Amino acid sequence: MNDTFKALADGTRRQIIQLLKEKDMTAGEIAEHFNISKPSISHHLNLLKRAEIVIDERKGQFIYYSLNTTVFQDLVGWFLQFKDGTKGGEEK
Amino acid sequence: MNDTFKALADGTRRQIIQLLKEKDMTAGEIAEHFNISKPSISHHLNLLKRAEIVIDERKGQFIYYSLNTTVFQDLVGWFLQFKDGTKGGEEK
DNA sequence: TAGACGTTTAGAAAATCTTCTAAATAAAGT
DNA sequence: ACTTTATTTAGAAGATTTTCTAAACGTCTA
Repeated sequence: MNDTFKALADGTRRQIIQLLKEKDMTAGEIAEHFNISKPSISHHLNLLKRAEIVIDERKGQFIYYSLNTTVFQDLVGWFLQFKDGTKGGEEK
Repeated sequence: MNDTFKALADGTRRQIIQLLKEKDMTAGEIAEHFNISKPSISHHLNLLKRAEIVIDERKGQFIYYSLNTTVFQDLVGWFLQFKDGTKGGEEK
């Protein structure tokens, strides 16, 4: 869970996620959308991978990245625990 | 949004949120739950405040902190945008 | 108004994160 | 085998974050 939140804490990484929502992309294709060196993008992708937010698959020369949305389910669950908390004692 | 994700990226802050889910607490009361100095806790509370995740209200000598769950609504919305994305072209 | 208590502000040290350049790895084509 | 293209790994510089101690602020009570 900590890796997940850490991964989401960076704007570039969130933008990457948005890109991958549209379609799977290669590392280079992703990098083209940013003003950042390829190694930096590679590093961000690595963090997203460790957080299991993205999955990578090599296809010959290219490595394709895609979103693993199941993690978001857990996240939504985490946030939903705060819904309507009646502050401990549960009234009456 | 960035402040929000940044605020959630720290384990101590997430624990504070969990505490406040149970009941409103003073800064000192919160600090008792951690092995961290009060100024550090104060700093974390400040970040949570700027992210509008918590609200503070002075009551005489004490300052009470409480959760503002409306922000979590937005967060859930953010995550839900990834639900079942048919990858751009929409099937067919 | 002096003292005590709860909390924050200031400023600095230490840890972590982001980014870079240079070099390595991997697959494909010639 | 060598070259080209796609991407990652290594190592370091710079920026941001976390934490600390010391000092200040705000409120209450004697």
